[in-house]
Amino acid sequence: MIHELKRIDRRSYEAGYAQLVRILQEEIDSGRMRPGDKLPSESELCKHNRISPMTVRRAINILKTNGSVITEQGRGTFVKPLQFWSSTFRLTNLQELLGDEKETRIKILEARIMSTDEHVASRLNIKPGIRTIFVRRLISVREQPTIYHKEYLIYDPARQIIESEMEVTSLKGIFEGTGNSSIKKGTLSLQPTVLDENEARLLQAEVHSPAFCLENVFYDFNDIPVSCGWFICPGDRLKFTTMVGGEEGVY
Amino acid sequence: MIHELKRIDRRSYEAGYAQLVRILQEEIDSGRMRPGDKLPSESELCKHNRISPMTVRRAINILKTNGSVITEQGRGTFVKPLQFWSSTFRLTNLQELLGDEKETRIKILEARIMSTDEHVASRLNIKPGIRTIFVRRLISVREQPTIYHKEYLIYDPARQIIESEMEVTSLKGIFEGTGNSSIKKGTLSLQPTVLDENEARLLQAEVHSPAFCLENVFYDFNDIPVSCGWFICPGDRLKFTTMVGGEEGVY
DNA sequence: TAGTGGTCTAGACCACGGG
DNA sequence: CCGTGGTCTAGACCACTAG
Repeated sequence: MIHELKRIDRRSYEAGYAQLVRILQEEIDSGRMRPGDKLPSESELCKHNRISPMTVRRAINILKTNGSVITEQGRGTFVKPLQFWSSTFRLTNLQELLGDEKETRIKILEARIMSTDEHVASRLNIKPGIRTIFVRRLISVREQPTIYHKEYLIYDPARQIIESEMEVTSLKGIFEGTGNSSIKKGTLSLQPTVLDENEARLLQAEVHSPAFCLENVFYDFNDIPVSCGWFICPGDRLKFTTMVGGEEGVY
Repeated sequence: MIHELKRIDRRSYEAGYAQLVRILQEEIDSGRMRPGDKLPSESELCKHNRISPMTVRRAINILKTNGSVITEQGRGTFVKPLQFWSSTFRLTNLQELLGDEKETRIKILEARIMSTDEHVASRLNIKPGIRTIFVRRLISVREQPTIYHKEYLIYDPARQIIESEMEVTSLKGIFEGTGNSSIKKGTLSLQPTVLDENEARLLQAEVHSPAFCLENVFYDFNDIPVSCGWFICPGDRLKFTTMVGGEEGVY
């Protein structure tokens, strides 16, 4: 019942809509409102809290985009059932692994011009045999080898990225598309793999032990691929975790 | 310049705020507005489109929550630089793998009461040796074994989940916390693994080939663990993909 | 027909930033 | 100081749902 619902505090420094989000989210998270339950109508929430419809709508919209409720025009707003499928894994798990940039070392193992094989060419949308810049890097955190990175860059003298790209030794450079801000977007793909002899040696891990392989392709503003690469990280050093249901705090 | 900006069409059936979101998003995606560029101010957008401030704010807020822009009070709204770290992998990649529920078969390989070992007990927050329900399932899509699932359920006669839980043979049942709607939330964890002999045989894959291991723990509304489990899926059948930058379409 | 959510107006006041 | 974004009002009209 709406009469039992906590009211917003107008003297608070917290915005009204934010308070309402919090109040309703607590009802849901605590289980006082269960999946499928109908929320008080917008007009009820207006009267209950003595706020205008726009403020209520804003709160409802936030709950909707963070996945807590669904709205059905003409029927009402309802607590959304637990959606296993809607959960997401965040790359920040990888970021946390790398931790403080000061403790991270990037060593270039190799950098040269080479012809692409079929595999790389298909990702860069070029013909096999065309020359690209190939760079291999080893990323260490606190002297511990953590990520092995292979990268292929389109060789384009006009862009003058050759020297600059090859010298990228900052995380920022690698992870934002090698420092070149002409990157529009990228695609990432995550797969499991097992370490081969070479990777295992470099990463100081067991041969054939499980690892994550994160493949990236970066595109410029014309949707032309400019680089692709693979990050290899042993499975015992990286885990992607997430929650399904419960507060996410992304307002 | 704002004068070159496309205007919203008031005769359109598309909501004004949605049109504005689309127009601005296109500016960003196309590269006409680059990371760091300042968007037209809210009042300019009001005048330009002859709409009220609230409508503009709504559009800006949407762009903000989908990660396209950042706002700085007193300064303006700016196109957000490409954030590699903010990208997320969605579990819908797994859902798509399973495809149509009609083509999916769930076979129970084993279901019995057993004592927990240390590993499981720690996840369920109980003492090792306490009895749980252990279920092993094989999920097949179009007769192709795709996912192997091990699950441990707290054995609580009062909850009467024994029979019902063990007979769960629907995807919905498994993925929403085994049909019991007293689930409040869960945690998921993704790691790479390699298939052992048993898993490889069941999944008709190579022994020691790479695979994803998705671990889940589900909790009730009192934050008490009720079940935990592991989904094993060969790496050649599942890939998590995502985009960094570019439109995400989550408004 | 009554109630619901969906969109929008035309302002208001505030807090913050930079000149 | 002015321009910026942040919040909010007190309504309005519409589309949809259900009885």
